[in-house]
Amino acid sequence: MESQDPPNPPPPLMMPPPPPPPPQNNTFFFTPLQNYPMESQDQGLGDIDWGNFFLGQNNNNLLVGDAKEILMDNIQCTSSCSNLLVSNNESGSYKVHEEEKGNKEEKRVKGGRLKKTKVPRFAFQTRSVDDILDDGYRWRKYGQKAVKNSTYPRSYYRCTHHTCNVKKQVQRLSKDTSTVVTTYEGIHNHPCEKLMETLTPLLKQIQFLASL
DNA sequence: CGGTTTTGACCTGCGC
DNA sequence: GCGCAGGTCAAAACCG
Repeated sequence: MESQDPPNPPPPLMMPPPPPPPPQNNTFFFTPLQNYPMESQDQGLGDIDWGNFFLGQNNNNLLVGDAKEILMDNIQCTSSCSNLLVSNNESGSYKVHEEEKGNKEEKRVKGGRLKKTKVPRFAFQTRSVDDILDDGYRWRKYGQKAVKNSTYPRSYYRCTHHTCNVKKQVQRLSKDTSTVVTTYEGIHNHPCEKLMETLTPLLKQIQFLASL
């Protein structure tokens, strides 16, 4: 714990962030969610290098690539951990944290009361002209709300798979309109549908060739 | 016609 | 207890 440390000297003045690269239609620029409100109690699971975490290479903490591939790596990681949030630290690497509050899955029980259980949550931001990135799963929008102090509304999506209860929220930042914050809740309990759509004819072809 | 989106109403949690 | 904000529901509209 760091509560016994002497007070730190004031941090150096922050340089203004470099201008974001121009978004392209089918390319998403990934950055782990920064300045996420963390509780004083550090439940970090350890420093990780986000370049290696996502793509196996460090690109100044800015990840450029195919949304589907990057998200599939994310989901593999989150499925092995419980409740994940990410935030940056001063060294430029990132920490994985367990979220303490606000990630309760609400299940409606008889009488309209809500039973709450913890669900994994993972948040990050992307730079894109599109609000919805193609992560390979199919989503159905079930709500949209205006958010206080934000120009853009927040959209709520559910995975359309009948046994899957994964949700995600998407909101564009009013301060930086090229940035979209996406929050995933839960772990998919089924394979990526679009990946299966792609692989199925390939597998059939392989089976056919193998039979010859 | 079936699946998806829109949108106002409703419910719950939380701070005061 | 009250009001506010976030999250969800569900009916209607929309679309391929």
